[in-house]
Amino acid sequence: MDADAAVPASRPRDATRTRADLLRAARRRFTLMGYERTTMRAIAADAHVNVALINRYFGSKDGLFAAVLDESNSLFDGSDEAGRPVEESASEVFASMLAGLNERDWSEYGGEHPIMLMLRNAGPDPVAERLRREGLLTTVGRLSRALRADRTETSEDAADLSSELVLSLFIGVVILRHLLPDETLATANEHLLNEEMLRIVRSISRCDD
Amino acid sequence: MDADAAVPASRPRDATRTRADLLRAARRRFTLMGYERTTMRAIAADAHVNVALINRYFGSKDGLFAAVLDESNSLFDGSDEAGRPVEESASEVFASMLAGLNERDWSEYGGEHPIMLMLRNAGPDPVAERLRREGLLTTVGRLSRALRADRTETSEDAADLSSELVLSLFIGVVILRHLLPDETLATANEHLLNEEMLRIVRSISRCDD
Amino acid sequence: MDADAAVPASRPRDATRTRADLLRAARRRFTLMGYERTTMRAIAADAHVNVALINRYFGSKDGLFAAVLDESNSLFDGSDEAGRPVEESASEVFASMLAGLNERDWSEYGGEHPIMLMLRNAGPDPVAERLRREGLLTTVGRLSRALRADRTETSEDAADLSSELVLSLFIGVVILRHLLPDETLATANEHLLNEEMLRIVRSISRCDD
Amino acid sequence: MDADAAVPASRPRDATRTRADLLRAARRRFTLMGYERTTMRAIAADAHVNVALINRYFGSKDGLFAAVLDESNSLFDGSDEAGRPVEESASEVFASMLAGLNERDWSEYGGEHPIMLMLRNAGPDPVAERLRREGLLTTVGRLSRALRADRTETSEDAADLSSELVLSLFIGVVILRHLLPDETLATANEHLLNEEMLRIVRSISRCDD
DNA sequence: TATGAATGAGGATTCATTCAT
DNA sequence: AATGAATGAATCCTCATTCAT
Repeated sequence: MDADAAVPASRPRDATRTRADLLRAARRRFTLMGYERTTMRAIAADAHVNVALINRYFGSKDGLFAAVLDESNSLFDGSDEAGRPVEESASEVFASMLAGLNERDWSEYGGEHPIMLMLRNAGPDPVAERLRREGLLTTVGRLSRALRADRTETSEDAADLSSELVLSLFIGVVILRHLLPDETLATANEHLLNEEMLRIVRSISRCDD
Repeated sequence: MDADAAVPASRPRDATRTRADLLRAARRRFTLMGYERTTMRAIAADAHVNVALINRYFGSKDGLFAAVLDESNSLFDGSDEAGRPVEESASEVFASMLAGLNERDWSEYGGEHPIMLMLRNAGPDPVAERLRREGLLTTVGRLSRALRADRTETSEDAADLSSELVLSLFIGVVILRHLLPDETLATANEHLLNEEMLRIVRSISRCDD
Repeated sequence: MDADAAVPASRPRDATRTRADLLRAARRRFTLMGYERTTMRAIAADAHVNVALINRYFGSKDGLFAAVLDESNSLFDGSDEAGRPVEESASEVFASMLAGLNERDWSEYGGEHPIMLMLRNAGPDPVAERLRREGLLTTVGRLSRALRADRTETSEDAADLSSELVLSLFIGVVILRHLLPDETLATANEHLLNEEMLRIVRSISRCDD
Repeated sequence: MDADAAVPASRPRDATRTRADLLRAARRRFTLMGYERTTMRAIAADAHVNVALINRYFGSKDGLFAAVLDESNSLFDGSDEAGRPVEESASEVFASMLAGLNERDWSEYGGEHPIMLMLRNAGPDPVAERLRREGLLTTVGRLSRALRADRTETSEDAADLSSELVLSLFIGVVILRHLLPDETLATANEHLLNEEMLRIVRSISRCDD
């Protein structure tokens, strides 16, 4: 007699894997449906994990959300594996951001861009709020640093403004593609769109002269 | 002792005003907190109106949300009072969009830009979904029409893409200002930002040569 | 200017007719859907009458139900127009009851037998409870009197029991026809059923020898 | 001081028993008060069970009602433990039905005959409607089969009609006893009533010659 | 008399969380 | 570590009723 088959197939007692399964399921649901519309039971079901384990491992739904957010923040912060910021030129940062727009595989996020994670909700609690800000500020800082390195005469304020405008454009594009999935922006040829974006982004940051 | 505070002060029986009060309160809460986190009780309390009247006047929470969305859609559709689309040049549309960014008073929306209304939620039902799309498509169409009128050699696809990129920028700016209210983009001098935006927007739509 | 046409066609101020309209609408709804599932708004809509008038004329929903019940009780009590009981033979009462089963037109009750009015609900309040009993007791008494007049040697108890058994059969038939509208009992030839019922009813009351 | 009364006394975690407790409480309330007047809170309170567990175990109020109905249907269907119909003579079926009238203990149904469960309401949903019909049709079929086995010359239609008339009488008796608990039919000597019913039932089904 | 606006109580249901095994 | 039973708070909504015009 196989114990595994006899009982409703109790989960192997592997804390690390359970945690990871929950994170993956949560990532997808939070991105696709937002914080409030995502129920813990749905996450648990997706992960084939008992609901109570969410509280065990992450304390609460908020905690799980924060964990997901935290994890996604590290996607774009442009640091090396040790967590140290990497020196980059503006065009390298641009390229990295553009790559995130089309070339990367976001299937872990249900096919949506991870930025939707941040935008879908006002944020359940101060922790999430802080994480959200940190993620964005990291990107702004990274771009701003690159810009000032490239063009030393630029003031910090001007570089920040440019960086934030560039980031705005990216955020806006992600959102509009999400809201209007059948329109030109979402269906345009990837290569052409990349070129167009690059042109605009250079214009924004005055790197085009 | 204030008589106003002592008695529950039954509401004046004015359906029009009650409806308007509910709409105003809903507008604010939906914009600030999103659909799910907004409770009907909170809206009713804000409006000093009995909760049941929301169902009376709007059928359901969804119905109220749709009404708010519908109303906000008409803010940017660029039509005259009779609802007919107005002929505009690209720069006029730009100006109108820019005006929406800073100069207008969004206190009715809790100080947030009404576009946050659309972005906060996946949408409670198909009706809201449709309204959301319609609102965005109206703006895209309006801008696209203006661009092609200005530069007749532009293809429809190209004009649409430019329009959507411009709209993306605006959406992104609104969102980033919302998420990072203390950073440069949110605190920058209004006049300078307008000029910068205009420059970028012209570059996007290639109206700068 | 015609005042009748200008405003949303305010109802002619005819108290008697309004009352009657409400009663008719209520009769139908209560019979078809039972007390709880019938809403005052539905009755009012059917009667083209403002909801508040129900309270005005009948005090409450309970009051309206009681009025309907009271009215229907007089259908089977076998009294003359002045309300005095009529002397009948058992076979006359049988005939009258049988007539109620098929020959009469119950369109006022939505096509259902008025007895469904009594059975549909436990009764909203003591008044309705009392009315319900009175209606049934009247029929029992009428039949019992007739039986004892026909067969003087019968004891009061025996006559009552026979009467109640006869009434039971009628009630049961009405109900089963209602619950199984496609079965034999509900679709049988009216004439044959009447004969069969008469035979049984005679057997029950031992009037067959 | 009673420890039992002091603390809210969290329920023993026994799913089977909880389900059974809910069913029992529901059975009683639905029979006594009908579907609409029965609140889930009342059932839960009777069963000393948290309200939410009704949804957990039965999905909804409708689901619980259907479960109760389903269970009560099996009371009279005359099948063996494996669910196979039992061959019976008409008099055996009569006896079984008569037993249900007096001899059995219906305290589980609040002292009412379980048939009241079916009659109290139009039925919350199609499922309940179907169950109701099935229950009745089972009894009709059972009786009809027995009649035709006893008297082979009887046509199917005639047997069905007789069966439905017999069932009508039983239904009517249950109802009249319920509505007039102080009258002869409800208070008559059990033994005598049984004999009388048997005589009538034989007469209805023409098994008396 | 008639209207429709306003009210408050109550109902079913969903969900995050805690507890005992 | 994992399970699933139990809990209570919160939400939307419906309805009978009352009030002002």
